[in-house]
Amino acid sequence: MTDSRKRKDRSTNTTKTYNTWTDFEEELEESGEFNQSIKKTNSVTSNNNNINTETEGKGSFHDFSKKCGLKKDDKTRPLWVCPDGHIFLETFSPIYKQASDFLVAISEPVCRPQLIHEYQLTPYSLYAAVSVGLETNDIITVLNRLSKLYLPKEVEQFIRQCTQSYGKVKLVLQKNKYFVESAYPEVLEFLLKDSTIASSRIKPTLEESVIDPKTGLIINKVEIVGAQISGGLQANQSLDPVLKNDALTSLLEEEEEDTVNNSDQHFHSFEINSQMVEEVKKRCIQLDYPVLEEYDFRNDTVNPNLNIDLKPTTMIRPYQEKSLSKMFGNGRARSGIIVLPCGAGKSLSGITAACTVKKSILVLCTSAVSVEQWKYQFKLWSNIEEKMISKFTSDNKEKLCSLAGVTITTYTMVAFGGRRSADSLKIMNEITNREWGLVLLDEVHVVPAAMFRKVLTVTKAHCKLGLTATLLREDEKIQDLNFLIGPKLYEANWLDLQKSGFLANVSCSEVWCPMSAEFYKEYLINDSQCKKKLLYTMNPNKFRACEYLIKFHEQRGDKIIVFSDNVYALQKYAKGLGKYFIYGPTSGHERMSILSKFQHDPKVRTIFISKVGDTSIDIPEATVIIQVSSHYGSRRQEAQRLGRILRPKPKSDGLYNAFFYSLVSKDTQEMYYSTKRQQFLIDQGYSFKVISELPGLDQDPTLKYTSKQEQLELLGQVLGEGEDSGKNETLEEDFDDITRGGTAKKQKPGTNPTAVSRTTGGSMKALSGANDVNYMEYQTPSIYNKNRPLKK
DNA sequence: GATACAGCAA
DNA sequence: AACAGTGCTGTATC
Repeated sequence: MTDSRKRKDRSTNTTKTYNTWTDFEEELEESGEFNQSIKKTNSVTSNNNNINTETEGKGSFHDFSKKCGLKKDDKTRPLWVCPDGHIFLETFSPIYKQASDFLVAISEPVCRPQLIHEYQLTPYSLYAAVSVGLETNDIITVLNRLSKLYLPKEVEQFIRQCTQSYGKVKLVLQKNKYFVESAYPEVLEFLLKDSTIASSRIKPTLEESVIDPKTGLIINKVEIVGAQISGGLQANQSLDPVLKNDALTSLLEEEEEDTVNNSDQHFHSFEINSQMVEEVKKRCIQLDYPVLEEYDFRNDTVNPNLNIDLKPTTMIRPYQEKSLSKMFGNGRARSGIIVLPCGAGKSLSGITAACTVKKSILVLCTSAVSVEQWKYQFKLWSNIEEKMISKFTSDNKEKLCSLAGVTITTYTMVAFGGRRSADSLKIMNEITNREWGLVLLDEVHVVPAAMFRKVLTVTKAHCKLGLTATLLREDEKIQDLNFLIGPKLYEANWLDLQKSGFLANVSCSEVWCPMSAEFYKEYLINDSQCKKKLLYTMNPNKFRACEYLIKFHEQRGDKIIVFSDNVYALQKYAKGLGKYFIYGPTSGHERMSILSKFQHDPKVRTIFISKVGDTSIDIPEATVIIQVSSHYGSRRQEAQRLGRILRPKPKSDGLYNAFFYSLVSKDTQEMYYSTKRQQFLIDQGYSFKVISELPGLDQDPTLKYTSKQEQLELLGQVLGEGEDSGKNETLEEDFDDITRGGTAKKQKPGTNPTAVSRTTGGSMKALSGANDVNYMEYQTPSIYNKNRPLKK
């Protein structure tokens, strides 16, 4: 009785976790603290009109600089910390690097353009901060030190609220036993009052353990030993650079007086049943003490070691080192997620982690192709013997290495629910029975959360490392990953990597292609979303813009990839221009042959690729990407595609060495989607140029679809395409062994009667390059409404 | 034994 | 909300 009431009190009062800042604000407001703190700091918050009424409020302008607590030496400090948890960083500050390292550790990057970066404190980001070893007071002190303003009271309170319980409890796997461990015995006692946790507990029997007679907990004296990460990582890098900055240490020293020094810390622990781990973890989250999982791999004598090291020639980049030092900061391996852009060497980071842990490694990928790539990368960067690596896919079921080894497989293979083939079952048993030192989860963001649960419960892993380029999904289920795998350990800033030459310098443009008059009319008239989509992707002006850009870049000697989500458009474009294309039905063999032609044959400068290019295809080097059509504002897809050209190129003239174009049909839904899609890249600091006119486009008569006749034919085909569902017929008929469009193979003119009937009418005289007046005319709702009944 | 393809699931 | 694309299995084919 008393227990449950106490628990309730805790969860509603002191240790409440907030999912959003608003939750926190609301609670403050209820408790009356909010208004008080507002009064005290007189700070500017977005949602509150108290400010106007509470302050003198006579004139329209107030100088808040004194009241909000601007420090005298604000010029030397890089941060603006707002009471709502948003933080703004001046990138031109001399201590920008340290400050941004610190902010990445404690908050979420929101938007990072050139001059001012915006970050936000969230409960989860603070959890991640604590889990990489920062302490509440460190965070507050350093933040205050870097801030131009005295730290708003509510920010300090928020940090304390969020960090006080996070990271205090750890789940440690030692000598094959699970221990719940904490430096705070009272927290363990609190947890043990929960019936589930209490029933999972195994009473200590070992004689060598030191037992506290009062609490019955095991006491460990822990000596801190530096992590030895192969490849030259040093343990002392584990501490955040900011904390080691001389200018800051003096400030820290005072504060650290009463905090326990790590080197002679006592840990208390109790053992739990390994079958109950999931249950205990779940209960701990509910009790607001999420457990931190760490693997003491260096003292693991139960699991056999794996003979693996980085090759001496393998060089790790500074940011890879930094991310790994977060992982191995205290000599143990922490679970979590590392965010690095494509082309920045994610797999090398993973392999380095594997070389540090030196136990059995399980790699999970999204496709069979990337299974192959991981194996290749392991052989490339490390000295592991080939026979120690086993692949496990539907058509490649290799037996696991008897003792320790590297196993590379796919998510679906492990999570597969249906009937398994005999040898698949056998290997699956080996996988489930083995204790994995490290599980590498590739492309962690694309896998559905449900699949993760399955994969993670099936495999017994001491440590999990998620790798991803973009930690975002449109369904906002990303929080699930945080709890299933671990906190985000590191996230790189793309522009910083670009400046240091680790990524190519990309020019991003959005090309606005006006709809041709006929296409736009049909677009407005048509009810079906499907057809609208087809109409704006097949806009002849877009086609011409695409051809124009291809010509332009081919002349420069660039390698060009054109993406189109719409397979109809893909084929039409590729065949019309006589280029190779790859899409779903293209067989693996053909893909290889096309890709290698693209790579080696100087005559093949351009290929067209459908959605398959987003995942699972290893696209060779390219310098130009043109997006013809892309559906739904998927920020992830946009980022992933940009990533295809991010591998650093030799800088020819110090200017751009890669180009990213999005072709957008003007005044259509596409405009909306493309804005959404770009958001992630904009947040990463990229800026998009809008190109509304391509020089010389209209003067080039060699481009396709220049004449009205051609455009009308195309329109007819497009309209016909949507209507007869016999899409497949046209596909098969044109589909030769080599997926190559014949040169300008035109549909016989006039075969489709709709072409004529739809477009007749004297008013339809505007053609490509029609001026804006025409669009305005068609856009007017009155015309739209007038035409609609006629159609019906 | 390799290959190709249909059917299913997520 | 729809769709393209994926991987796994079983069966048929040479």
